[in-house]
Amino acid sequence: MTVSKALRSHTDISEETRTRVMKRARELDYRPNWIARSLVTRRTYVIGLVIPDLMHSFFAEVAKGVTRKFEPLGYHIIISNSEESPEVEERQLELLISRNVDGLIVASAQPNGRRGLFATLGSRKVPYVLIDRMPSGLEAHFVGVKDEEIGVLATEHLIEQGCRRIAHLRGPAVQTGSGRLRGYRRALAKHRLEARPDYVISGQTSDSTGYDAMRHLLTLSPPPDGVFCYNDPVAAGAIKAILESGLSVPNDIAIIGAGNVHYSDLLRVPLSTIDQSSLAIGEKAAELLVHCIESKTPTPIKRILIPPRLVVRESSRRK
Amino acid sequence: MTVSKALRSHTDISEETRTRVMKRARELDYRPNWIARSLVTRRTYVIGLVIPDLMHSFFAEVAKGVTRKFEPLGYHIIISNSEESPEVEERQLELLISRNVDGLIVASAQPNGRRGLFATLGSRKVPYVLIDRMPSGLEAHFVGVKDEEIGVLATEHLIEQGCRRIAHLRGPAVQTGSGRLRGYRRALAKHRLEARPDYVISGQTSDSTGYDAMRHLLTLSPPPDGVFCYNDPVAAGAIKAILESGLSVPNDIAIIGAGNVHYSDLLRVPLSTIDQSSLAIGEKAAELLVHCIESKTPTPIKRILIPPRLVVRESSRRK
DNA sequence: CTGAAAGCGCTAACAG
DNA sequence: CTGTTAGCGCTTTCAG
Repeated sequence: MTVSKALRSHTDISEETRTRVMKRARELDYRPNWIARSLVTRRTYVIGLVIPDLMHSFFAEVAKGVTRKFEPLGYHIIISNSEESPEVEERQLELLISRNVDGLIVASAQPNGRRGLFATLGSRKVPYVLIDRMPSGLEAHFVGVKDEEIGVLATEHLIEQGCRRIAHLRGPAVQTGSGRLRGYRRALAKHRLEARPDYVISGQTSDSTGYDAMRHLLTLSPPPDGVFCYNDPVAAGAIKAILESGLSVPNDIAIIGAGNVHYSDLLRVPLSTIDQSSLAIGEKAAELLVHCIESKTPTPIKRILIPPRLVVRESSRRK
Repeated sequence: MTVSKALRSHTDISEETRTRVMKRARELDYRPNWIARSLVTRRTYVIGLVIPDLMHSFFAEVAKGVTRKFEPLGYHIIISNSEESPEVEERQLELLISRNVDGLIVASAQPNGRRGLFATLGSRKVPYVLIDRMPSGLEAHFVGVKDEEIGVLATEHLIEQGCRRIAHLRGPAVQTGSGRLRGYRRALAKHRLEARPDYVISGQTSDSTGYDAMRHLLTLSPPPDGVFCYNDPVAAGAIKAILESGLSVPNDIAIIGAGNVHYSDLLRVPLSTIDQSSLAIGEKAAELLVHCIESKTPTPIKRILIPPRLVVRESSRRK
């Protein structure tokens, strides 16, 4: 009816009718019912964001970036926690899709090569953008950082600082984990340093696991004199373990993390890290997704790679 | 129709029809349309959560608690950031309500005495639970901690540690801020210590503002020998300022925060704090809200107060 | 520029 | 236990 058009300020409504409708609407404190509207327009203005862990500042920052772009456009964000589990992630995606979200942004916990994610995502035709972790050999929109470059940057920095026995607390079996490991190995190889297998410990994501893994490294002989950690929380845990054992950071063992989370500067020893522009990742992913959703023609696959940036603080500064 | 009932495993459907329907549904890869369902049932299974800042770990933990309770029940959470601004908060609430959320959990940024929130909330009849900040003299469900007790606990602890010139970096002009300030004053009065007005600095919420405020305190003569900070990020910033000035924490100045955020233990100086059971706040609020939503009869106003708990770490341990 | 007709996909209420 | 009727609140299409 006329009212419906007037309220949405359609063009083919006379100015007079429009103001009259508006006035009466205000009087009645009328609110359009979004649900009913969605039913017919097939748009919900809801975006699903699936991340491994909201408590990790890196993802909280990404979420903030996403929100910042989407809210002014009238979208709301539903954040789902996959807890770094592929199964949970698939279930979350299912749920989100059955809610008719307009689009999805996901930092996938699918291990390399696993395809559950795309079986789920591909069959429906919900637009989506992957962030942070780029599943190998998949054609999908992506926004993130070249992980191998992160690994190289961090490891070469430690080498420059004079470290010769460099260990790596690596992350989970996803792209970010394996990419950073590859970079670490490449840097060691390039500088003809030994890559001791027992210097690489798998599966760290949090400060508590970082702490445990570092305690293990300290029992090796010789212990490492530099450690590249998968992310900042892991690095924070590692620092705690080292200090407790009476050694010094960075003089006995230099530490570098990745992510440049907000509180890195306030840690026990201010943490050197590789900045990944978390906010920007969220914002760019949001922009890309908006484009996918709102443009009529399908958007050609786009991969946005943000260059990593070395941030040197006290935890690795030896000279 | 029969199918609809069968899918929702209504009671009055024969076992045989049910399985037949289910089978065919699977064959067709049928998914119910939640939007259409919502339109008729008037339930969206969406909860709005409005908090001042997702990046603050305290609220991230609360959000986790909320999510943990709601997800198994089939609800999704939309998190909105009010950026500690009453106006933004009101707008967010409006939006959430017009989306027909089934309920709301809000850590309100409304200053004491301001009523915009309830003008908004009260007129519609969306059930809601307030958390963390209890607006004075309002009849509403609430889950949080007695702020005055936090102030007393923190301040008395500093006094016990031998501090005599105790400052307070206070928070924003909401219940949490003024309550903690009251507790601080009460503790000082009880121990007959002077409450110097210039020892109280207003409006801190983040590490950067905490840093700035602490730098100012350091210019006073005499500077304080103990500081009770509104929350942990503020305390972290304060510690940074003190160490930079060449003084020691806790020996020159003891510090205590509030919130017991996850990384407090990893800070420059492990931070003493008042634990507020952030996860529990989220969970209890969620439980209460579920009850409001699902019970037929209106739930009598309930206030759940979780006792604060002193956590002593290095930043305040003087003996 | 205005309005009548039809239907989005589902469920509540009731009749067979 | 099954199926019919009606309608949730909105928008799209098309005729006045």
